[in-house]
Amino acid sequence: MSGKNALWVPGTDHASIATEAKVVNKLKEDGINKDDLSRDEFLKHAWEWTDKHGGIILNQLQKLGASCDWDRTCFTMDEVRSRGVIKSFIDLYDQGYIYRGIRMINWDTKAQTAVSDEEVIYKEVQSKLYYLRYKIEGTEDEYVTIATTRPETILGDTAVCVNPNDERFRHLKGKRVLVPLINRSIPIIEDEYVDMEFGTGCLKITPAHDINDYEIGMRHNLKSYDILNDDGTMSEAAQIYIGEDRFDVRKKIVVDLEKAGNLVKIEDYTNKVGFSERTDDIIEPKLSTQWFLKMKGLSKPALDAVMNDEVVFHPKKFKNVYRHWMENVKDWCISRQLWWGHRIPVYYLEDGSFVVAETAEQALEKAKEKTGNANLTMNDLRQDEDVLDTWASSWLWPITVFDGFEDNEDINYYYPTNDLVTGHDIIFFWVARMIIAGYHFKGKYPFKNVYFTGMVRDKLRRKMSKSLGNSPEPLKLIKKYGADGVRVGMLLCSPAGGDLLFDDSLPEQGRNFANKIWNAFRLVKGWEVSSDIEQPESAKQAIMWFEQKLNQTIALIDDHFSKYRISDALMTVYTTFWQEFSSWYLEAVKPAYQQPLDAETYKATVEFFDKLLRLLHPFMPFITEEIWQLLDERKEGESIMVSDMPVASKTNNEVVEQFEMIKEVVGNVRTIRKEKNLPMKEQLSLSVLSANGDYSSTFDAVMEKLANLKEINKVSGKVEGALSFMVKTNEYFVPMDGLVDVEAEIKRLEDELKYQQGFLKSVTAKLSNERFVNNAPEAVVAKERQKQADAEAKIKTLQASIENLKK
RNA sequence: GGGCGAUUAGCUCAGUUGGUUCAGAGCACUUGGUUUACACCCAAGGGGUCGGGGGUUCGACUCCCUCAUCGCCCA
Repeated sequence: MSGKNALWVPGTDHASIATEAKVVNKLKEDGINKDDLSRDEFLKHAWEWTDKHGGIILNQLQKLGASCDWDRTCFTMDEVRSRGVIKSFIDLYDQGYIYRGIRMINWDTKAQTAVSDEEVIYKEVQSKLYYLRYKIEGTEDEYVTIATTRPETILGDTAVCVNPNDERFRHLKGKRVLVPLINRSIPIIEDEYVDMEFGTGCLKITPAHDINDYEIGMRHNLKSYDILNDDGTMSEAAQIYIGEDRFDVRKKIVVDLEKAGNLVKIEDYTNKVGFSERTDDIIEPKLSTQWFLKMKGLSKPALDAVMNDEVVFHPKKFKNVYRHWMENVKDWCISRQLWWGHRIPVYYLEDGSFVVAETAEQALEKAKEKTGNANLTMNDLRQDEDVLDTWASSWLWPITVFDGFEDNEDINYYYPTNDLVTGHDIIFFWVARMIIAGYHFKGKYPFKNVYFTGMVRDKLRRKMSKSLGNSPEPLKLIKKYGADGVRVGMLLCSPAGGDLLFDDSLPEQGRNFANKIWNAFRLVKGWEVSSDIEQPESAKQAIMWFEQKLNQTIALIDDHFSKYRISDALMTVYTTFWQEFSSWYLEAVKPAYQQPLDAETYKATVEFFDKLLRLLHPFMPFITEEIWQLLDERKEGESIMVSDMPVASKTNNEVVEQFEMIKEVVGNVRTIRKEKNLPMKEQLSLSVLSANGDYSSTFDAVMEKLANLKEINKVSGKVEGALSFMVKTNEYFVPMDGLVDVEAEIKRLEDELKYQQGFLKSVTAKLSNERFVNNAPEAVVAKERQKQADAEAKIKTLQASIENLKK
């Protein structure tokens, strides 16, 4: 509508862990065990599942009227995107950013895969702190006591650690203790990591199952026993309870420890435990061989770009969150022990060495080259069984949607893109990594702006979740309130980066607005138009005003859009349509019952309506198109979608301000009607007393119509037996034929006088403050002087009126 | 434990570089309304010491400090 080549590429990712888990479950229901399937057979099921469910979100977007280029719909696992992922892997490997190594990773025992740090959700849980005593080797009954929340892990202990500054344990230096139940002899070591205040001040060290213990183990050259199998049962290394589940063992071992005399006490304890984002399994820190991406150097340009606003965050407050993460970024574990995903393009030889290549054929070539053995065959190569983290494909999105690892017109034209719209919950998962990838692979940011939408929550501020069942079903909402209603309702109260507490009243408000637009259309379309009648003065004036009001609105909307204040832009057009257009303008031009409307006014009204529809179209695509087509003759194929967005011309502010006064006068007259029980139908007279004789009658005709006046008299003195009110410095009188309650009127005027006097006092105080007059900008001072003059005039008028009434 | 952010009307939130007696919007509420576009409506209204305290300034919802409460992120 603004003449830009606007492209919104729709697409979905393959959500590897979540999808694989769903497919495994579904297979289980069908009596099929994943392990009994070949990789290819399993993938067939996964594709079937994806075909069935992957389109749901796109369908919802379509129903919502999202203006995407649907022909370009992408999927992270489709051919083009996959090619890009593999290429990027090879590129990063060749440049030394990707490495394979044994590291402490987060292990999901349900999905039986590693997950990244970002996929671990820490939750507070009520647990127990177990105090256990370890016998000191070579003594009869000397012990040290440690505290742990995970007693089963003692089977993997390889040391007990105390703080070297801890006087209490001086005597233990160089001694050894025995691990309860299995009587393994382990050393007592010293490390400043130990918090002397916590527990007993003695810490058991299990390098294989805790990240901190792992680091201490590295520092002290400790052995490490991995006592857990991948499925969370105890391994042979545990020596006892082999094959039993970790949580069953926790219960059992406490009983056994008590029997053996090693249990000192149990305390209630609240601690944070990591859960898998996808399976909700309790994450096990585990030593494992995985693929990693070095992040530090790679992320530097991306950090700088956001900090210096080369990439602009809306709202800005997320810059800090971003910086904090980027400055502490750790290497990214990108391998997953799954089948659903991009298989890692690494091919191993018999001897464990490997080559990295796009295809098996290329791998074979590389392998021959590497080994100097020309007789190698495919059978000598074994591709890595693992796949890549889903985000390792999503992070390339701004590039791969344009097939950007190949040179082509699209990527050159569209990259870098303008705006990313997303939720702040994936600022690390996605946003940060896309920026990193953009700079690395394209040498330039992937998008200029990041707009963080509001996050929809329920009324209790809880996130929408399937398990809570608190998420409204989009298609149902659309059915009930209309797509436009849902869009408007949600967007009206959804500032960037804030929370949006969902309630049915939201889409309801949107629906009501759509209804209002429709009714306004019915009114306009229902008028009988006659070119024989003359245009009433009131209509002429209303048109003159609304033209300027609309100009002002357009300028304001433009300003909001330029600042990414989407809700404000919508609210502006919302109130303009409802308040200004429907309640003021249409009422002002509306002909009397069953009377025709003059052609000129009709034409202007349709033009205004047309412009308003176009301003509304980005927010309400369906109703605006429908009405736009019916509002006027349209050519074949014409659509509001590609009509011109109205452009603001210079606003005559004086006209707008004058009309605001008219509104105030009309409002005052209506109040008088209500207070005095004067029916709307009864015509009233209005007299105006202008303090300095500069009363403008520009909008008198409109005023007469809207307040239902039979006349407006300019007077030069107070009107007796009338109710009065002031707007700016003008005084207005509505004659009452003796209906005036003098006492009440005096009281009202005195209240007003009191207020004005207080006001004048504050303004005068300000103006008599030399420092204010000297320091404040001239415009501010001038304004204050104007206020002072107005207040003085008003006070004079009020005093005179009161005197008059008291006579 | 570390960091970030919030606290404005009954509710959800604006308040755009400190400057109208400025405290605003929507919803909700009250009152009145069968004016044939709309009761999913119209009109009029009530309602907030801008979390507490202190400071800077001629001037603070806005800047600084502090306390309280809440939320989020990270360990």
